[in-house]
Amino acid sequence: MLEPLESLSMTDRVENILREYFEQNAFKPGDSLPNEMEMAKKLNVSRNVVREALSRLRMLGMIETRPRKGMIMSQPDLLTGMEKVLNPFILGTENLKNIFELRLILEMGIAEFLFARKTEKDIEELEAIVSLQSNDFEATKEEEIAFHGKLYEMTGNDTFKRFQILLMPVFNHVFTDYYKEKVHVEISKPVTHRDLLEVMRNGTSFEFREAMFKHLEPYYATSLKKR
Amino acid sequence: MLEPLESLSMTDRVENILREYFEQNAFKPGDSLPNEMEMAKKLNVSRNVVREALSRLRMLGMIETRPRKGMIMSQPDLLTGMEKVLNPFILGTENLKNIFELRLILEMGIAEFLFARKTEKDIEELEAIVSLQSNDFEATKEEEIAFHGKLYEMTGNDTFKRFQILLMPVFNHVFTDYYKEKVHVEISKPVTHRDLLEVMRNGTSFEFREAMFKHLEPYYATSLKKR
DNA sequence: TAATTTCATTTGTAGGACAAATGTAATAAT
DNA sequence: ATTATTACATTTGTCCTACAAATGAAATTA
Repeated sequence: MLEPLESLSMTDRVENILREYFEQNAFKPGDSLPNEMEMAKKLNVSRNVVREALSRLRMLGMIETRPRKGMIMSQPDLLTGMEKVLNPFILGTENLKNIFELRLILEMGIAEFLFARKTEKDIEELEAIVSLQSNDFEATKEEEIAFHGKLYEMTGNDTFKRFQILLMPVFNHVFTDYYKEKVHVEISKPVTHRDLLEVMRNGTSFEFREAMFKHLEPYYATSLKKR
Repeated sequence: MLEPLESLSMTDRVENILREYFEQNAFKPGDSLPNEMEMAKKLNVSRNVVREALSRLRMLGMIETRPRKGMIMSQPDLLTGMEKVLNPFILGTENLKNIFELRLILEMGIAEFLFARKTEKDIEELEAIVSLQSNDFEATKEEEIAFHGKLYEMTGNDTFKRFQILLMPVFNHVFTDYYKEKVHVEISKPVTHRDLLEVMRNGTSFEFREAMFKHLEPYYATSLKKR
């Protein structure tokens, strides 16, 4: 098999060189960077090429630039790069399936943090959310988002929370697709939001994990049957 | 509080416009795009601006361009954007902590997929990995990677697998930091890799989840104590 | 010493130029 | 008439020049 030889453009190469440069020299947020012309001279490329590379890094939030002042390192956000790409039309089916599963994995993994960080106020808020549901056995999409969203919040992990919220549209997209295919899918949930809340009040993280699994079981069935 | 009003550059705006344009018109991988000059004309900006925006999308893998032929939509990779930003020096402590926890969450969430998709061959490979360990109670970093890496592989979810592997260096970075701070941290693992393997052979996914939690407990302790 | 003005610097944007590659159209050869 | 060769038009990648706007610093004035 012939290797897909990589013919990187100058811009690609400069982008890589800059990222390496920042890493090697342990650049930290706030550190100021050399100006564009200097970079172009040093690298022996045009300012255009340097600017295209910098533009990429700027998009990712790695650098910031106050016009006519200079460029400084900045704190990138882990997820912006991902966010921009989350478009169900261009993401492949394989990717979509993977994301669907990824979300199930995440939901199952948070029990410990929930129990370690839950407060009385959190429980009360959950109670309010659950009380608003008209039907215990079938939550609307909004109610699902409210309940599970609150759980993400309770983990106290902002990255996780944003991550989950980003994934949600994709999750719904995939699930709706599956749902359409089948004539009749069994979405009866043996464990309801109220049940989960009850376990959170009086149970253990162990019990909560099992309850959450039962709550998500229809989705798991959907996903695991698919391969 | 005054809002940090957003003064977007032309490039930023064109980037957003293009992404919206692709989404609104349901562009799919393979679809060919108008050329740079046409875009510039339509948007009434210079080719430079268009090129900077396109360069960003190209980096994310949303578009591809075969020189002198034209540009086409392409299948972006969910994680490339994230990968480029994963630099412990510029990621803030808060981000690093969050990633550390995220990895714990992921490890706890995979049990169901493991049990649904494990094969005899997988078990054998795990057995081989565990057998190579010199000390059951304290795995080296390489042994940890081999064992857990095999688990990620067994989930059959490539995105998840890559995600975990991306997160690993950060995980180690954070844990090493914590470790240095404490005079003596108790890293005795009551549940070893061999124990996990045993549960995978003869146990249930329920039991596996609990075993995994005990296996990861020292890390959880590290993380939960920190807030 | 304080207030104002001027200046130099640096990014953002525009626009022109040209090489290289590639598919296509036009031409030549059998 | 069909095939092979050649020329051409198109489009991206790269370089270059130019200039406005903003900003901090320097210089000037009050």
